[in-house]
Amino acid sequence: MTGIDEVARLAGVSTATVSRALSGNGPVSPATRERVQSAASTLGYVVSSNASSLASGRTRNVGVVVPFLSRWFFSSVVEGAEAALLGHGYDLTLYNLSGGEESRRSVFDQFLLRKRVDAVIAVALELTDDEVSRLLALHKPLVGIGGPIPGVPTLTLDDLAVAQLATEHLISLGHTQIAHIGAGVEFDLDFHLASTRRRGFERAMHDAGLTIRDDLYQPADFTIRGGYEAAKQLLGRPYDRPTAIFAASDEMAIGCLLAARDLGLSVPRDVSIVGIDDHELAEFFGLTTVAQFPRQQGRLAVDVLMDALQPESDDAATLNRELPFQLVVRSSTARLAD
Amino acid sequence: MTGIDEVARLAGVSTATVSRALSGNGPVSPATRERVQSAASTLGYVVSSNASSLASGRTRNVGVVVPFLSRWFFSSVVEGAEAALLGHGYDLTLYNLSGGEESRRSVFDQFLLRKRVDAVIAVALELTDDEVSRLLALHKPLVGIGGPIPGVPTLTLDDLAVAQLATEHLISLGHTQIAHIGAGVEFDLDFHLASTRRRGFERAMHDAGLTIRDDLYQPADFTIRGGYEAAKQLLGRPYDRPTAIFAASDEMAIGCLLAARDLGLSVPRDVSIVGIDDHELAEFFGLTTVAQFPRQQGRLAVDVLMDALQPESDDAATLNRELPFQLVVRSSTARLAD
DNA sequence: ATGAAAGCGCTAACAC
DNA sequence: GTGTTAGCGCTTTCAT
Repeated sequence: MTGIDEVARLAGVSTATVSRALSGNGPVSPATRERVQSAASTLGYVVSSNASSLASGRTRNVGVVVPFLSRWFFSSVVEGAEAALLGHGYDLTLYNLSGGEESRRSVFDQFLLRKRVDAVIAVALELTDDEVSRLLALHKPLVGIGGPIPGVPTLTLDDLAVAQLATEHLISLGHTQIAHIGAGVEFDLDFHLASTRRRGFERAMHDAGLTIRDDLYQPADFTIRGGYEAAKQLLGRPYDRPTAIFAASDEMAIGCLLAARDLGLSVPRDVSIVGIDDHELAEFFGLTTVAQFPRQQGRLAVDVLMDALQPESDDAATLNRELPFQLVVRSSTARLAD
Repeated sequence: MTGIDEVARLAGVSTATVSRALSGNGPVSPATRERVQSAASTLGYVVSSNASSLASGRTRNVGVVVPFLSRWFFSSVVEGAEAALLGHGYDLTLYNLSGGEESRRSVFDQFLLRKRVDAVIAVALELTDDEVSRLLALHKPLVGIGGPIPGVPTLTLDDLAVAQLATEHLISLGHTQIAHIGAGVEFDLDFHLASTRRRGFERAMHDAGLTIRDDLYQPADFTIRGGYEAAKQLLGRPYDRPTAIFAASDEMAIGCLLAARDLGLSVPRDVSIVGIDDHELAEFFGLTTVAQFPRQQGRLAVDVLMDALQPESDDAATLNRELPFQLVVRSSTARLAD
């Protein structure tokens, strides 16, 4: 391993100057900077991040904590964050909490505290006050996606508005008998996402003067299979069948699509279906949905962190930010047939 | 931040002893170890990984390099690796190469060389000789998944055998008019996975004395949509329709399933379909497939690395290892109707 | 603008 | 089994 002193020798300067020239911190004349850079590249020199971190207190590494990885939403967020971090010269260390309570404790007790990361992005995680305060006590900026987390800047999707929008789309097409597939309490983690979306549905119905039929609500588990089974119950009944379904996620909505087909119903002629997410499969299935943009969410979280890592940043400058969403109308919804 | 010396003071020992007691390296009497541990935990002390790495030369961090993240296979591998690493007290730093050539260079030129990782797992990546030799020059163990990479221990799936097995399953059910959906050359990256699977298909057909009809080969792009469109071509023809399709991935096979339905064909009565992967959706769709086990592949790669990181390890001990695979028969395949 | 030198917090010889 | 001490390779005051 070539070290900083070899570069210094080759460039004919001190190690201090090499450090300044390469990091961009501190004044260096253009001429010497040039010499240092070429010396470094001819030697193939790359700073040792450990030594650098130890001396400077910065690691150029951020921890990203997710509850799952092999789900479209989370892996997309991570992908977006990774790309953004790479652009800033940062590494991304991944912590997956799907291992349960034990792994969660070990991540918080050991890993994040090892002075290994400069900041933390928590995706769809309800952190305890204790977890938050320990992170903040280390002066590590923390940003949440999917919050809100009290006392932490968070990027949040307005789930109420999203669900309302999806429902209003159906209402505007003339539907009145609208079913909703949400989640049972066991899936109502993640900041009550499911119950908030249900409230958005109910508000839209209420605002339009429509009655909410309890028999048109089905809980599921956010998977295609769950949506499929729920939709079978809704669409299989011999009378009073809903003419539209609002599913709280695209995966469940795709399950609905498949259930409708299996029941011999045509979408959107016999039933309109709308989801939330703009999942990677949504386009193929022609699913109308309210898009959220997980890759962008990852990038945005990085932007917020980079701001917070600037010394001159107002700590409170970036508080909760609303994430964008957008109705994407495809071929799974249509005007109610007369 | 409480440091090692505070722990030493509280425990009434030297910092060296604290280091030994906490790391488990070097002899410490049970009594002092006990005292040190309780001192550390009352102070909430956690070692600074940078200082530790700088002094010891080990980072307890491994880099995982993937070409994509938001695809089931890759995120599952990473998930498996992450869980295994956590168990060994290691962190996982993620490098996603989907940013193109530029990000690839920056990952190799800058990030991995910063002495930040002890080892590297490369998933489905054909590394250049240069990339390999630079990594090895740093004495960083490197293990590939999906190889082979010359000179690097690799976990490989025997794609030829896998494809052969899938095809033989169809043949054993009496099928003779078997179509294959593979990939065009533009998707034949990843160690010629697609063309190897095609050869496996052809070998099985040949061994059974069946003729390979060129008109029953369709290239696609490994997506559901691609499989759907390819299957439409195969199944839509008015005569000489294949009675079975072997798709080189489950996603394409699922596309076939959907195409068959849309054409009014019943699976498996009118057409049998088999894929490869055991994708998370395979069970829901009742897809017969040859399972590979990406989570386990991630874990296994970690095992290999942990071995290689032992000082006493034979460097060549673990050369290429074959990954397990298994035929999973569900409801998308059946005996050819008479 | 540049150099000298004091650490950053820990580990690993080496002594005892 | 335990303490002493010399670094690990940088960054950053503080001089100049």
